[in-house]
Amino acid sequence: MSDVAKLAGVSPMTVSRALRPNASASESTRKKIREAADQLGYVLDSTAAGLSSRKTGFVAVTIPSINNANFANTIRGLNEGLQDSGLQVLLGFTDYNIKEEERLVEAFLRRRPEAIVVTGGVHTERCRRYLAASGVPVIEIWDLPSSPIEHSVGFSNVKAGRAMANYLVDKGYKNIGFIGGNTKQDARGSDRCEGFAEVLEERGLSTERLRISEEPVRNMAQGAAAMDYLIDKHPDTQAVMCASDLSAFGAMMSCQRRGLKVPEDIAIAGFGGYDISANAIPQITTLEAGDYQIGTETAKVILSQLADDNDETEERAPQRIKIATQLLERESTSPK
Amino acid sequence: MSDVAKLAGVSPMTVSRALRPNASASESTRKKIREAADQLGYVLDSTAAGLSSRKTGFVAVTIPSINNANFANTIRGLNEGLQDSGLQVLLGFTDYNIKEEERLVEAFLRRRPEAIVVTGGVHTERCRRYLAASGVPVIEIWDLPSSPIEHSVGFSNVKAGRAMANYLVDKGYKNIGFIGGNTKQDARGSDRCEGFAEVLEERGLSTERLRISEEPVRNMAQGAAAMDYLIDKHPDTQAVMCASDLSAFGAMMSCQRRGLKVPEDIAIAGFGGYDISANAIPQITTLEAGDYQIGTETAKVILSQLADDNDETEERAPQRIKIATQLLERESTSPK
DNA sequence: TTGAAAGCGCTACCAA
DNA sequence: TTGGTAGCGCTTTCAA
Repeated sequence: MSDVAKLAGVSPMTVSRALRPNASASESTRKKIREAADQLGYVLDSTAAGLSSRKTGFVAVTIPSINNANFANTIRGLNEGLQDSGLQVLLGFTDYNIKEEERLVEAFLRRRPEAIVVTGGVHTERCRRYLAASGVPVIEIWDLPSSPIEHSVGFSNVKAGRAMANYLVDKGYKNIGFIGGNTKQDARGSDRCEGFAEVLEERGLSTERLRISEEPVRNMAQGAAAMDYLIDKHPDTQAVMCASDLSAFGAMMSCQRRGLKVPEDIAIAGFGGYDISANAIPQITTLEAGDYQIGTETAKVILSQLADDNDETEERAPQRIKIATQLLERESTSPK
Repeated sequence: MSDVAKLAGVSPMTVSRALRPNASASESTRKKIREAADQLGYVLDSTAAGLSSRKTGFVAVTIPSINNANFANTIRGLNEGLQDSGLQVLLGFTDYNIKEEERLVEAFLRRRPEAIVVTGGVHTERCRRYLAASGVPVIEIWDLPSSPIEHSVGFSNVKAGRAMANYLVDKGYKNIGFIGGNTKQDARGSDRCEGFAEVLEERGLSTERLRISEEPVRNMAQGAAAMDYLIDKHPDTQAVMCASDLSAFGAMMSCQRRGLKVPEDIAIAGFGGYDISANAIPQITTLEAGDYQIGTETAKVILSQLADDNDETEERAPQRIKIATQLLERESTSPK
């Protein structure tokens, strides 16, 4: 930087200011300095800038998996919401494992992020401590925990499961199943299953067709295998909700292979509002979670918390942003 | 850190060493210091560490989109390959736009990454300059550019297109189409189309069924729309390769809606080895690109370049890692 | 194995 | 609008 200063005939301090948008520097020196920097191939060192200003410009984010269109959309929304703020997302993947989340959060904390976003409301004890003591805004997404660490942006997965169950029962189905996975790994998925089961019980229906697999059921092949298992065990099954649209599609293919017609012989619903649900034939009934919106709303929370004009106002209070989910009724549950 | 030192009764320097795995410190003081750190809730500041040691631990990576299973798999492979190295991936999305890539690369350079990974071999002039002058290993992935900046890990997209064309021509199809998108935005996609077209010409077939759309054709809906357009224009089309398995699936659904049987009435092939290609009925012939492997191989290149025991050996020479692609023949192009 | 001094490259703060 | 001083929290280097 001092080289640039020398070349431009100013002090290093002026260079520092000229290279930042908000600092005061005359347009003429700005231009002079930019040219000098360009000529020398100088690139600002934000590591040093961060150390000095205590602002790293990082937002640390953990999601369970990058191979998931829902979380991908959230990150897309978050990125777009943070676009003009100069904030950089530091992304990490927990592989649906809260121990791994703890490791990631610890590593991220070393980077001194200005905000931390974690997926879900279930964390290790140590991870909660880390987050609570981080000194920066913490946002839990994709859920609305009953005891949030600070802010949360999401929806009730229990209610989502309830909504789909009520829909299927209202449709007149009696023997209703749920295809989902290992409940320990994915708290949000098991919450949906729980809500689903609640409704079946409340409305006097059997819950013996639930939680088929001990393994996660996220992809198409797992959905197909789970459906095979379910139909073999309960051939009288009339309707099934799947943990995701991908497993719903796999389940639907499994039915097709067996000569079962969807929805005439068996109704299938998914979750997540994936592309496949709108493009498969028949189209698959799904519950759209507002994944992209979770990202944009999270960005808003971060920016409002980081705005320095609200140091002691009510804005600092924990935010709880509820994202609307939407049940999209499609052919797969709706016989003509 | 000096607080920790005081509590543990040692100098800050000893704390610094005790907290790093490779530094020399006795196990007893290590333990003492770890306890003190834990008690104070001290977390190392890697911003300051990075400034001092000139090692940030970052690997900057740009991919076109997070909503793409292929690139997601590459990142997964890269992450896993870098797992034990302490290197953190700094991920950015270019939205298939090299101008945006330039912006990202410039922002990333400020973070002083220890290596830079970019997708594709086409960049803006300025971006190439940045990368070449970065002073750290640069790896271009998902392609094998004829004039690489430094290292490359990928495959020839032209050859991939040729392979699929040859396969379809060998199958006996004559009126063959290609469903793809705007060639300016996605150089890799247009390379595949180019290779595809070359073969058709070489083997004396018409190329009038190529490059249907000016818009990108990446998702299912776009594939369906492009297929509708193609069949309306060329009802005699016998076989089609699509830019991705997603568009291939959409195209297949479009055929199903029209009462065209796949592959009896029209054969369809995709690209990318997506889950859907193996789970759709019929299964879709595809070209697997080795996406995950691109990630793991890229990690290997980075680690070998960063190893300090090869300062002047041949390892420093630009690497060019060719990833094997595999044509998976499936029912969608193979009438019984 | 441990400690002291110096400085990484920048920005906050105060002064002009 | 510009410049000087001090220091962000750590690691490198050298010495003990």
